[in-house]
Amino acid sequence: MADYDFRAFERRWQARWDELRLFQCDTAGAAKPPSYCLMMFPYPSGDLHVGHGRNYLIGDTLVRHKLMQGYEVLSPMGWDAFGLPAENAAIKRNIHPAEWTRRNIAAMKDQLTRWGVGYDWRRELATCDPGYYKWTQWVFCRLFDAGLVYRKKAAVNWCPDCSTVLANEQVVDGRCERCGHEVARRELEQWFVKITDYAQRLLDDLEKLPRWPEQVKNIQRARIGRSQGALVDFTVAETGDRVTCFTTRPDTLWGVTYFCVAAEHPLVDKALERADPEKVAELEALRAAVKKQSTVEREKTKLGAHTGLHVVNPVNGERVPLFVANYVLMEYGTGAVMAVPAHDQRDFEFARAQKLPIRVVISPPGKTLDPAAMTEAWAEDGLMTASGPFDGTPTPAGIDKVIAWLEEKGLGKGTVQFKLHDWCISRQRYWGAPVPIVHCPACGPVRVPTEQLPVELPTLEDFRPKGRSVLESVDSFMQTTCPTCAGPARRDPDTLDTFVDSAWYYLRYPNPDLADRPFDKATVDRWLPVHQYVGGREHASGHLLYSRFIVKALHDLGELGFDEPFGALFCQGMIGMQSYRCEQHGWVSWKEVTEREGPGGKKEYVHGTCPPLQAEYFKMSKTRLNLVSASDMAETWGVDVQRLYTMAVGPAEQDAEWIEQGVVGYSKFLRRALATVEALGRATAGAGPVDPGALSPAVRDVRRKAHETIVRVSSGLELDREGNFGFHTAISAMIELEHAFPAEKDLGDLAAADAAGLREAATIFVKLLAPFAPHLAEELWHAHLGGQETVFRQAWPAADAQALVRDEVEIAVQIQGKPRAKAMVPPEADEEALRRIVLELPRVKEELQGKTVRKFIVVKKQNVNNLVNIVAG
RNA sequence: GGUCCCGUGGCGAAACCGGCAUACGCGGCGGACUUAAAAUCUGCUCCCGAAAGGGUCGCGGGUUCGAAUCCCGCCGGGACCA
Repeated sequence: MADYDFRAFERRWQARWDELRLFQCDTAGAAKPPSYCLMMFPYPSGDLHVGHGRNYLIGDTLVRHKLMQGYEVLSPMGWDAFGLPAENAAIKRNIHPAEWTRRNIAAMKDQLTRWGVGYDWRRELATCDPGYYKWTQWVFCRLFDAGLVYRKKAAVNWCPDCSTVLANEQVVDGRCERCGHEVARRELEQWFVKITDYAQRLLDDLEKLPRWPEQVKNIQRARIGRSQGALVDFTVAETGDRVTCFTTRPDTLWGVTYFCVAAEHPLVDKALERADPEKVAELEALRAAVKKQSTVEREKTKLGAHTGLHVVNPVNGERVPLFVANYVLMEYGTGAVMAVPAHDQRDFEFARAQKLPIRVVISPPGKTLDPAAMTEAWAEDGLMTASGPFDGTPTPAGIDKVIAWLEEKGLGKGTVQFKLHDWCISRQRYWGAPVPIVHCPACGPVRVPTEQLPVELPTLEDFRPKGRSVLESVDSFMQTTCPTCAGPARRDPDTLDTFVDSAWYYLRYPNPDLADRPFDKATVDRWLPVHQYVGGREHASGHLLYSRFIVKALHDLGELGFDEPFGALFCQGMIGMQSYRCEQHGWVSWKEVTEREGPGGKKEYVHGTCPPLQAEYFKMSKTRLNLVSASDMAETWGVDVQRLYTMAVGPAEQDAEWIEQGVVGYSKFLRRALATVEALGRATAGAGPVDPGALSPAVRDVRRKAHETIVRVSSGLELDREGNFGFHTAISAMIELEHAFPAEKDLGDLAAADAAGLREAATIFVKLLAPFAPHLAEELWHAHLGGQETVFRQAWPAADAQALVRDEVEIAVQIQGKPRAKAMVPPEADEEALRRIVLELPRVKEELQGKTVRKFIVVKKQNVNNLVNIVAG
């Protein structure tokens, strides 16, 4: 028996695939149908562990399958190489981000190659390459020219200690993640993209994406946050100013007992002008406190103060107090809300805290609410009450009626609001694409002409943040001339959000070498929408939404013929592993932990002489020491075993736990596969074509199993109704097929017909295995089945309907729905025939003693008898 | 708090659109080869029962000839929004 000597053949086949240019795509070729299979490009962070493998291995399996199906496959890879982590890591290690990124890319590329993952590397791109970000800047300019980009003041998280702007995820409990200093909010002029113009389409077009996971679409729906309601005009009693609020429940207008504005609302300034010193101090203090709070905190705590002003409710002329409240956000709606504590939970809590009155205007069915006794708001349906002309109107109808009434009286109007904000794309950091704008004292902000792009990022020795934007202190960069009037001007000191880089990269891969355009319309129209996109669920509301927006905007500008980037999306679950914590040593590597039975038969984990460890499942991470190195895996087991285990560890869309022991089963399987195919190959050498009629029953069974396996593996490689793949069940099916092959000792003297049947089955097995364990399959194909060139240019096997037919099938016999017996019957026997067989079974006769058969139900599965149920009484 | 998703052996999990629950793998137990081993081969492994047989898909109800699957309620877990 041959050894499973993976070291001997892995590199050899990888080199051969390279020679054959297996993964090089001819995007202009029209001979084969196109298939664009894309994995989300990674941030180049350096070392890869087996948890990272899932994304690439799923993609590679799909790519190899598509190749065998005869598609012209586009499988590119690149690097999302700009961004904070590179900058921070570079500062920490005192190395330039460009250099750090370059090294990481080299390491990751090497690792991917060792995994046997195939890409058309001629199309590789890195977002930090000027040849790429030139076109990122071009995208910005197109949006700018189209009036989709504007400038406004917006708050950023500012760490006074680090003198830098922090991203939201760098703020933990209101403090800087690095130094722990309290984070301040600072107002800066920044660039925004009008993604809100597209909110409705981004929402509606989700319907056009049946091959996206429902969960991801739900996240996008929530992020877009469409709500229908009304804008209602109130008047400030003391000043006569009009103040408009947005409400989803205009039917509760008669229950307004106070009114709130956001701390940043201009009315607060008006109030300050009129307030006495004590009030001014109170309001200023509140404003300062609210300013420091994050959005989440503002929702949780209920801070507020009376402004001293009042507003008049347009529906009944009532004067109610005007408050400043932290739970009202300036960014949402109009920054002003009418408060109906009886029917809105947040208003209710605020009213209780501020001892404000509560008035019931919606009566729950069959109940009367007593404001004094209420413990929470009644936000559900009911009948309108104490609401003037609308008393007795039921809830959903009341909303529309009140809107119509408000419009008629000129007091307000129906409207739609979105939670989605415009997209802030300015970053005050170094490691990003410069915003291609020149600020001219005479002409204002002018975008850089296309022929002057890229605006190159200067190479800096010291790129640590030390004030506002990093680039602002670089005179050689900042000083320029105005493209319009040629007068002296200054560049925009900010860099673009990395989400801009990644929002269009998939348009570059089909035509990576174009020098005068980012992409060629005809080419991308042919290759996109991407046929299968694969990546992490964490990008559901960021990257995926921005990409959809960019494609729609470019479509509307005539640059693209399609308006959704990704036709099918699959989000793989993360791989985690048990991690261990020791009271004395902190996190302990799983390699140093042994398992034993503790008191009460419970498992205990021990590390040296320390007390038993805490064990908990986490996603793989360096800090928790629960990662499995990809190179260790490859050394010990071989790459194909790692690939197979990764694909088999559980349903690909779910998170899975890496259990080192679990690898064994798949290693055994591949070793058996090698031995089996070797033996079959030798015993069937020289066999001719299959004559199905001449096969022995045993070989016919094996052949049928092989064809059944084609069906099972093929369907595992396609998205099912729920939008999931079935890689793990496909692998189970292949293991079953391997078990079905005859043992080597029974291959002694095969009849010629049986040899042909077995050779066909073995060939099917190797082809089905190829996308999952490509190195071994290629080895088997060449060394034991006499294959030429590469197995990946062989046609994917098709199941022969004739081979699937059985002479007899086992059916279950139920009595009153309970399984009671089994019977062998012809697969397509009719009810009469089945009655004859089934009613004669001893067990059935016994059960039916003294009863008459009332119903005889025959169940077929794919036209084959599967079960009968006898109802008797 | 709201919305959505999920609960199946000791474990990861199968079960196609309402039709034989537990495929495949791990772990466990037994056997073989071996001086010895195991990351080898092989048999058994949901529960009760000696067996015949009976029971079982978080818990309780319902619909149906028939429910892991559909509906209602409860308990437990997760995701997203707040």
